[in-house]
Amino acid sequence: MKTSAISGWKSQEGYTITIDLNSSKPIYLQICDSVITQIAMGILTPGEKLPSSRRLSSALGINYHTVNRAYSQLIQEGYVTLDRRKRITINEIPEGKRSGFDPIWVERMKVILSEAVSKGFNSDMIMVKIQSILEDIESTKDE
Amino acid sequence: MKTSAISGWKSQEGYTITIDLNSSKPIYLQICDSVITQIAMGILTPGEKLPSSRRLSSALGINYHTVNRAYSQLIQEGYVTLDRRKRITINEIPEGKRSGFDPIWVERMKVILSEAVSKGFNSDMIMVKIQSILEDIESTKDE
Amino acid sequence: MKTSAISGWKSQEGYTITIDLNSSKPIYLQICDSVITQIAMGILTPGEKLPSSRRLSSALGINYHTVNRAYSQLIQEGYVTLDRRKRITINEIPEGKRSGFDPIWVERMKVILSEAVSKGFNSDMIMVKIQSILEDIESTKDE
Amino acid sequence: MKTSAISGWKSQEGYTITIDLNSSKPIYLQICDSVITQIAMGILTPGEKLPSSRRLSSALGINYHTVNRAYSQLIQEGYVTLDRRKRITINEIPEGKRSGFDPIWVERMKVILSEAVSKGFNSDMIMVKIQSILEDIESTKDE
DNA sequence: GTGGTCTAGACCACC
DNA sequence: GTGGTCTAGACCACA
Repeated sequence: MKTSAISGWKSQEGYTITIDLNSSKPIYLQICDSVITQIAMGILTPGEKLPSSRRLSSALGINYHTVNRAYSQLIQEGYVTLDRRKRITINEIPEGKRSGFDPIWVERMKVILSEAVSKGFNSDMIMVKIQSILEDIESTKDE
Repeated sequence: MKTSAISGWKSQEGYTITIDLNSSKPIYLQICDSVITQIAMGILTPGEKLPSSRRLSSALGINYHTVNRAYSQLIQEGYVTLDRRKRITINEIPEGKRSGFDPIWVERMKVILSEAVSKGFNSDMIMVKIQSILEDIESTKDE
Repeated sequence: MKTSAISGWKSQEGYTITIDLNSSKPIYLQICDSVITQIAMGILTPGEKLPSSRRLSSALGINYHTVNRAYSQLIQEGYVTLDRRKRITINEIPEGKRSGFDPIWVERMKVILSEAVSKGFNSDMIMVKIQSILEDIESTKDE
Repeated sequence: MKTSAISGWKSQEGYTITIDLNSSKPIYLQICDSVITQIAMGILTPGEKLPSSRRLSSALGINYHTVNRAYSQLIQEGYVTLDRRKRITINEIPEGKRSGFDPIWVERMKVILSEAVSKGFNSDMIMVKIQSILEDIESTKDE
């Protein structure tokens, strides 16, 4: 909490990748989540490039392989693609043509919602909170 | 691929604890989540008892210590308490008197919401889905 | 915290023995500490009798042997004696004729003081707090 | 009676972790208390690193998991943090901005004070003794 | 190399 | 019988 070991990278284009060395969440996952969140928020837009593994790793002061692992995961989940010149490019958002929500996603959502419910928050309070988080995400997008 | 190695325990009172040995999620966390979800759903009600570590572990075919760890975590997070007579008891739900949502919870929610957004689901679709999950959780409660 | 499983016994003479079934502290120790504290506070005075094991155990809703164990400990530590009629009697306070503080006591005190110090309380704050706790203990005594 | 089975670890930086295998106090708690005490004494200073679980365990001749448990507890209580690069680091002392003393701490203090009172030590003697223990703790700090 | 998880078997304190 | 502690050895995820 105190001297939170946070390390960051800021791009010219405006996006940002920060990690917290003290978090229990694996660094490679922090990078993934950071990218995904900013795609959702429209800060990272389709066609935009991410820094190379080496550049990002040295900027963050972490191992080259760790960044690579994050990128592999993002590629594998379809958020980005690796072009011929080895540059990571943000993909188009698939426009909700999916058949539906991923059951694994639903299960995770159910767990996190349950935590709130079992701590005494009612549905309305939760929905309002989620609405505000979603607005927070979407707000940047409209600009 | 694999015949999902699911193991379960069903109580007389109606609740259920199931785990999937093939899941990448740690077993002790699966137990925690299972309990928390059922507290949220009102299947596990305050005052109700959980089976002893040894009994549950043998029923699930897992190690005694693994159950113990799950229970310790639940105790530590305040969902249950350990009676000196040695029965784990579900706590009262604190009735939303909390000052607000835990920032860590909010951050996790933001990440999972972002995943949906960046896969092309818009806010409305997401809200509708969450509403239905919440109703699923709450529905059992009202009975 | 909620329905804190507290059980108690109140004597005609004014002293009180309460235990918390949810505490991680063993019941027999809770009884010992309760008695010792009240001796210190002068609520339990030399010559006074404690209830029989059976009576206290049934009043507290706990096992007979548990009370017995607490009493044995108190006897062994010299706080009380068992008279011919098997009644437990509070001993005289030895009037500080001890050679000094028990090293084990000092070590325990050092640990608990260290906890406060390492949480950012300075010596003065701690001394003031201890003074007030001591006054709380002694206040009843003077009456 | 027994040749007290004491085992220790001495760091280059000057701190020390010793345990007594014959003590009734759990080993993992001895480690915790040892660290907390030395934080309070200023021997362990914020930013300093503790040895890895494996290294300390082999130095102390105890099991790896036992050290691990001690460390987990220290992390959970906020005395240290675990860096993603996997080194346990001493936290900043929160500078007494706490709202007050933890009621559990107060209760423990009351019990230990009562023991002294009921053994015939008066308030002044106790305060003087505590003062000296506190000075013992703080003395190392000022250097 | 680190810590995290799981299994397994042992002993003890408590009730 | 219960949970708490300790030991021991295995595998995995992470960096």
